[in-house]
Amino acid sequence: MNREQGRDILKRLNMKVTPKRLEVMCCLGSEPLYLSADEVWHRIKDRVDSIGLPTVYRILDELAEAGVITRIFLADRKQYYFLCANQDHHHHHFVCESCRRVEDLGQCALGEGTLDAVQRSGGRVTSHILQINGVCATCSTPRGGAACRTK
Amino acid sequence: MNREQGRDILKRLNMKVTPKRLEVMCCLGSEPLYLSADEVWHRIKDRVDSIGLPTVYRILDELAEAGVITRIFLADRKQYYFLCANQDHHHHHFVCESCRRVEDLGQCALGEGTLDAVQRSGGRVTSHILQINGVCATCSTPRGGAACRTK
DNA sequence: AATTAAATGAAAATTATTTTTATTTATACG
DNA sequence: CGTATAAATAAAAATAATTTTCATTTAATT
Repeated sequence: MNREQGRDILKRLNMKVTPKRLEVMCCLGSEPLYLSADEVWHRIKDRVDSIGLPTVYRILDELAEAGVITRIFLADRKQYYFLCANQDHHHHHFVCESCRRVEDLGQCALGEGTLDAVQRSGGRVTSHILQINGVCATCSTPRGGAACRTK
Repeated sequence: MNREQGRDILKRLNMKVTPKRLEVMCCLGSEPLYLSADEVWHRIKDRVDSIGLPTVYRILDELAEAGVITRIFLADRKQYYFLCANQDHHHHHFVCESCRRVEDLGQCALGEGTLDAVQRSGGRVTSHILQINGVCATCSTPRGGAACRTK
């Protein structure tokens, strides 16, 4: 994700194209890893002639609401974010618990019938979360694991 | 969920059968709603000759780890818990954003190929999250909505 | 009944997140 | 290209969620 792409995304969403937003997007988009708001902040606060943590929170929240970035849910009660390079079609992700890497799952793996069933019953579906957790191929390999694992 | 059932579940997990754990389980199991740790605490703190909030957190966490209760993920960055009456087979839930009601989805709606695909690539799947959000049939009905909605 | 590992209480600490208000800035428009 | 204005951000402080610590109690075992 470069500034050009970030700019296009913000334009499409009718959001102002600000240096801070671009910086947050480029930060998240530079690697296929999930990060917390705090981690994003630490990585960019010295560029962009400094940015406040509350601003990072706001930007992440807006982008997540808009569907540009994906919230990653872990048991640690913190919120993480991931900016997927593939913004084209609806799909979900595999999340490596060891190295934080996020991989695309080809297409939305929700069985056809599922959303229909809810709707037939009279309810309305507004969104869904599908996240596969595990250990990626690299981390599963004894050698590769050590190289890939960050912490 | 009554104390008898709670007791059986704890026994099966090799966890001590304590009054506080039973109280937390009965509280969550009394209605098909998701609750926060704080909400569970408020509902039971005057029974059980008082219980501390940290204890509620601990119990909820243990039970979630053990798979007895389900974490409900919302955008508000808080953690919610749901104890499903149906402990028999693996399935997922529909969550009403309006009344907090949680409904079972028949069977795990994950397309067969999804988990396989990750495993074929050399990765290992340890868990998955599948949660459908929306507005339930009752809340979707103008009349019913008012009656069902709590806040 | 005694033993012991596990569970809990209570208080304090930590961490994540949000709010507020004043200031700045991107964009639209003349 | 300047100007107006709504939107975005800073900075500090506040809030709320969650965790830690350590002393005490209790469930389960013998």
